Amino acid sequence: MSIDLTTSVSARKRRVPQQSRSRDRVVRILDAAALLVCEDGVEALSTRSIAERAEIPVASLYQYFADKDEILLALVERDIDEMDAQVAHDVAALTVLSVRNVVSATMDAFVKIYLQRPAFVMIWLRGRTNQAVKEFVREHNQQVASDLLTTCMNAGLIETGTNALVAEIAIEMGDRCFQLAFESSMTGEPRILAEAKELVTTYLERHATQPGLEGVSV
Amino acid sequence: MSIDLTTSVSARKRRVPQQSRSRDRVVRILDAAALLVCEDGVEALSTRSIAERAEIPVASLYQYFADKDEILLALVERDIDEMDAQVAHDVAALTVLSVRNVVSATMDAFVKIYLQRPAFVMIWLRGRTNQAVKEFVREHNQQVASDLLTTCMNAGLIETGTNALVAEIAIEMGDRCFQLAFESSMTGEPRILAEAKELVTTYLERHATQPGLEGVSV
Amino acid sequence: MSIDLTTSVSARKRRVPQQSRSRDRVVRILDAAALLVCEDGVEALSTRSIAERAEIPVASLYQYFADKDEILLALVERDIDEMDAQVAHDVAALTVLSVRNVVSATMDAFVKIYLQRPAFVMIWLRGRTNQAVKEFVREHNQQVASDLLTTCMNAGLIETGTNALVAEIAIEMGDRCFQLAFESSMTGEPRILAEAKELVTTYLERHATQPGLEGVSV
Amino acid sequence: MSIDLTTSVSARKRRVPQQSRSRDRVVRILDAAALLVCEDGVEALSTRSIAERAEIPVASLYQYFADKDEILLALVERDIDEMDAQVAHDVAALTVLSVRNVVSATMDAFVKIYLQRPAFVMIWLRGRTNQAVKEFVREHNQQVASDLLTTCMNAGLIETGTNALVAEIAIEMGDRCFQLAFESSMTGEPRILAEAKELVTTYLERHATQPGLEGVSV
DNA sequence: AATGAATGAGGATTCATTCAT
DNA sequence: TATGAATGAATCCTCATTCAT
Repeated sequence: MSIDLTTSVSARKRRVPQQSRSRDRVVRILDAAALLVCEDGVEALSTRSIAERAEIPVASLYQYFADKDEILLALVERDIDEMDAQVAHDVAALTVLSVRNVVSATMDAFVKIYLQRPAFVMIWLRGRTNQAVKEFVREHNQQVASDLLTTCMNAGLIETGTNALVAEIAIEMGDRCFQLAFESSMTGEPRILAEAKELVTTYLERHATQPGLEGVSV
Repeated sequence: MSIDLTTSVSARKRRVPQQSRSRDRVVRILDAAALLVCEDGVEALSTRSIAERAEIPVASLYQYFADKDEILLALVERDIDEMDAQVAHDVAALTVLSVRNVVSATMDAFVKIYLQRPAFVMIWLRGRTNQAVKEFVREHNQQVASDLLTTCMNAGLIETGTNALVAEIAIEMGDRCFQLAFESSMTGEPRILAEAKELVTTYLERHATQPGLEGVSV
Repeated sequence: MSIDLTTSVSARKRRVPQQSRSRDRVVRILDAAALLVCEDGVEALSTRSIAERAEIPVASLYQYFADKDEILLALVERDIDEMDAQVAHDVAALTVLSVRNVVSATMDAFVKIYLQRPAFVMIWLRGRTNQAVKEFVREHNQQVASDLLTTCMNAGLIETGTNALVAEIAIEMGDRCFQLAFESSMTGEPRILAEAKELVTTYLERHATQPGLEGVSV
Repeated sequence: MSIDLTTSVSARKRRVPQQSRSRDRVVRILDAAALLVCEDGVEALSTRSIAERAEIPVASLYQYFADKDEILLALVERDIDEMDAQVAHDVAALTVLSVRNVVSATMDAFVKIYLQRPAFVMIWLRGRTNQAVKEFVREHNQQVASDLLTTCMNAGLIETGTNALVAEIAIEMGDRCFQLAFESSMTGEPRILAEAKELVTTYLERHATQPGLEGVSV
């Protein structure tokens, strides 16, 4: 997980001026980019507009990022780290483990972050223009799928030997449902979100063990 | 369904020179655009590049299309019309109707077209940048969903009163699976395609009637 | 004075179909141009927009006019002919001749036409873009100046031997006042119009004879 | 009055390279634009032609000016500032104040600048196409009118309470005379210039006080 | 006489990136 | 490290005019 660069944290300490300065600016850039994405969409993002919003010279962007794409990528990365933490936390907090519960907790965690991070919704769910972002997302989805599968297998919820592809498809389906749900509303269409859980759960339960279906107290 | 403007067809008759000329050029433009999209992605499409490829002046593009977006849209439309025809044909050819069979026939029809039309894969499955295309796709998906639902209900495969949303989600899930399947391979990853059918079928069968599950001869 | 091509007149007779057809179209073109000029200004005039408005093909414009400029010119010419007629009529109708009266009648005649022909106001008073129009206007102004001077001299209102330049300047001043008066209002700012008459009259009266100042019954 | 950016001045000092460089280029752009306007008229002005003449890339124009109109505007502004200074200086230098003298000094000052700045003649007097320039000119004329009136009233040359419109019309008439005088000759037709003074003076003297007519030593 | 089709030339503006300082 | 300035390359699109038919 990458260094946390949220505004609040970066402001905490001022001991190492050089680094702090740099950190501040990176945060400023990312925040500016996030804002712009929310306002005008991913495509409207330009180095100039980011620089203006962040109140730093355009040329200075290139001190911290190799090119424009990297900014978008960093933005996504920052939010994804948060999301991963949320998922880990919420799944760990479950008292009864079942395929349904794990799926539900995971998807709820995703939604929580979406609600907190509108820029993320814009980039991730609405406009996946950028190739770098696309690849990053795909990779991350695979990671989440793998984690989910491991968790479920370790807990004996899913049959060992279940193909990794199944988990991947499950994640991708969840992802697409989110896309649908957030297409029209920034808060996510509830009926679609409900169906999404059902769909993913049903799909995964084809490979569930008996405990995976019924639930196990932990 | 709009006038067929595929290369092959336009070459058939040469009786009316005026019209043929115009048609040829439209086809040339669309073919050029298709090629470019396949080579460099949707974003690389520019009026200049299309014109160069089609070997006509840029200004002439505007004889046939109001603006750039219209070209992309026409490209998509051309392929979608073909796809719709394929779906209609293949579903009509079924001798045993069941949710599974209708889903299977529909998805196979989609795949057939994807294989014939790589540009379509690039635009439709890989890069949905363009707003006009996006809306067109979304609308078309809803149309397909509605058709599918109607077909199934009329044939008594799915319970009357099933929410339209269910069909829409089913279609979107199929669509996303196609995206996944064609992400890495232009011929579609077979395992993913197989899982896709399973997933969509399973999801829809939650609303199936007994005949819908077991099949009805026609 | 050129052939009258106003709508009403051209519609009167239909005996010579070929010519009528041609006349109709010329009128249609000029009317279309006039409309467009009123709506969007002289600069917005384009062959395409004229053709669209006149509901004839763009290429057909070139049957009647050598190029775009000629259309504008013809438009101006049409209105100017009307204006000349008005001036001639109104000055001839005066029962008491004096410099002041002649100036007043002339300027009133101009205003009458301006009110009837908004396109004329747009081209002549607001945007003198076109070189051809500019020259035409300048020439016409000189003609009007010459006519005015001749009239006044013949009637003994102005000293013989008065330089033609004086009349020209007087006309140009009137013209500029009209520009000012019609800048903000399509009906002409009354206060400016009043001052204009005073200004031109005063200026010309420097060369007036006693009868020219006091008036002569006719 | 804005910073003086005439070629001569910018070349004076070379101490601050950065600024000088930028100034040079702005001057180069304005000079190029001035030349082009003189050669081909205001309408022939294009970003491309300016850039070519100034021997800088088109894109660089946008470093100094927001858009094309701003260039024309800056050009006019540069000359107007000079003209205002000239007027202020020459009127202040009068030893005998009268309406006639003030008018004469003002008009002479205008002519001086016209002679020095042919581009100004082209834009200001010959082709007032551009909306921005038009408005700028109109506003400036009003300012000059207001200044003139104030000067005359303060000096007791014109009756207090004289309508501002009178001064405005006077200025516009002078302006139009200049247009006439410079239409055919870049040095101004002397006879027209002489008549212009007479005309404006006569018009204004209608509102003059006794001292305004006779002159006051200062 | 009439015109659909075609187009060369040009329009203004934006952009991501580099580089000298 | 920081940045003002600079720019090559590209963007989409419009226009007046011509010409084959």
